[in-house]
Amino acid sequence: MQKPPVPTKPPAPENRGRDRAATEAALVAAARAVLAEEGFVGLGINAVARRAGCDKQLIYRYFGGLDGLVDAIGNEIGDDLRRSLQPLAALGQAGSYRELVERMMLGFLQALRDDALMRRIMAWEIASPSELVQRLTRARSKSMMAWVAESRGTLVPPAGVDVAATNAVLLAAIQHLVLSSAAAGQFAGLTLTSEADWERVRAVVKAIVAGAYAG
Amino acid sequence: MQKPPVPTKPPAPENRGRDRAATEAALVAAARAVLAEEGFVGLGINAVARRAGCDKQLIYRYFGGLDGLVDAIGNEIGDDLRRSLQPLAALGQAGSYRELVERMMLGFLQALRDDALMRRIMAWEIASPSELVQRLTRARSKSMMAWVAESRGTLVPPAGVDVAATNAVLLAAIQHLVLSSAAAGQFAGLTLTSEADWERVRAVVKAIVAGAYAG
DNA sequence: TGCGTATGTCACCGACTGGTGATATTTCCT
DNA sequence: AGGAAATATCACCAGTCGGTGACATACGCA
Repeated sequence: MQKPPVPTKPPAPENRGRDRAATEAALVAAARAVLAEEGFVGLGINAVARRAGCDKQLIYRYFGGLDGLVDAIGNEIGDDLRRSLQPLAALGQAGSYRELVERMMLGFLQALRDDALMRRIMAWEIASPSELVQRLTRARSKSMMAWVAESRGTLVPPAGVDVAATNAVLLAAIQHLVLSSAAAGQFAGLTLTSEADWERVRAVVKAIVAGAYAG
Repeated sequence: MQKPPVPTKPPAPENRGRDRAATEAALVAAARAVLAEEGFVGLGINAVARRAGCDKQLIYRYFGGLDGLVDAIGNEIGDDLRRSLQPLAALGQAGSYRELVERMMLGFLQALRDDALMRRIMAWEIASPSELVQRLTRARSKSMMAWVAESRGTLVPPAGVDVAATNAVLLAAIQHLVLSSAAAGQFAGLTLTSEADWERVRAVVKAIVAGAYAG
């Protein structure tokens, strides 16, 4: 019997034919999707290749392995973050440092709530500080820093306030609450599912900011 | 040739001979060690059995699998946590609700800084909310609740303060800063390695508590 | 003593992982 | 047209994973 001429290739999801740039983009997109949906535990060569619908060999050829692919994601999320936070800063100049910080904190909270990929990366940073994820972190914090500096304008904080430590505490709280909410729906007995729950959190954040940057 | 009478068993690390209770304890200890040192990604049947120096079959026989072993850990950490936080509460009655919360927050910060296993579990909760880890979480939060209730005594918070939300924000901040410190040594540009760094964090926490529970 | 059972060990299974060499197919340039 | 290079796919490797059945050994009780 002669073998059928059709190479039995119906499961090809998209006929993205022999276009290196398109294939690279598909691989990066697949990696982002896997990371966002499965988390970093499921982010492997095989999983990404399966998702992208092409052979894993191409990951080695075009990116030199998983590391290079993650670097490519890092470049993208830098842009994403900038695009996502930009409108927050331009939303009219703040009248005081207190108002500026409040806006930034609440904006950060909302942005993070809306971005599953960013949450996965942040969880990754905490759970397994590999060299791989630290490159992602660098890309992220670079964009964050730029955003902060750009938003500050000419405003100056009140004297005698440890700005770096205060903001770190606030950002840490927000980040952790959002991550806990996404993972378990609650933290420390406080449910974090309804919008009313988040309104309570926002109120507390506002109160803390007001207390720290009063004047 | 007759087979040698010595069963070639020199790599046996400890001659814990045929004692089920001792073996179970060794398995639990091995699981805790693996979790503390490798993190939850490395917590598997094979790794634990290797570490304990016995066959993985025993994990199935005595604990019914990895789940049962994790449950056993849960029971232990409940006691540990209680033993670790107890002295904090008994350290003389607080004179005000503000003072009570301040002590609890700073005590929690220090206890978490000293407990690698607890940090791993908390990171686990955030990174992959499996049924497995949720049982650990329940054991932990149960002990925490008991500790809080026991410490409160007759003190009452000032009216008009959202106690649950405020404390959740503070605990989230502390937890996240400690986890970030252990993972990367810094957070949001704030280095978290020296004791001076932590003193800045403590000062901010105190200020926030004072602001929230003033009166 | 001998026998049942508790305890411990070994060998194997299928599935999956990251990684690599060889091969097929298309495109493009001379 | 021809032939080199780019692109894509396949087949396979060694290793690890969780899981299970069969086997060896020692203990304790009748």
